Amino acid sequence: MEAKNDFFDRVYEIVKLIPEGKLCTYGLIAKAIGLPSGARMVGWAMNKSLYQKESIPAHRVLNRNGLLTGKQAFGNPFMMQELLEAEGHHIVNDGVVDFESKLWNPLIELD
DNA sequence: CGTCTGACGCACG
DNA sequence: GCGTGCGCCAGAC
Repeated sequence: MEAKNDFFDRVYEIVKLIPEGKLCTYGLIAKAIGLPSGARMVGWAMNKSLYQKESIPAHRVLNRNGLLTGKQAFGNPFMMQELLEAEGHHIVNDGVVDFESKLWNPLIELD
């Protein structure tokens, strides 16, 4: 991780580290890679991650509001919700219930 | 090289 | 509490 990996590679590594049943936010990941203001880039990388060979749990990444902002990117707007529910999360109005409690901080793992 | 856009985030009204 | 605007960084045109 010390190498100057591309912004996307950084994001992918963090997202892949997200434990099942846990969630994370764009801003949090952005901060973890050293770009606290690059939340938009994280989301962008997520969209691109769907085209990567590796399976990136992009559905575990939500905005700071805990909303499924990128559900549409999965091809089917319900896909992201189903994936999250399959991991024991409850979705209401495109938002994760008790999302903050399920939030996972990448900074802890990188510490 | 200038401009627009984007799975965001925050400040303001 | 909600809508709007701006900043943020990187890529596409």
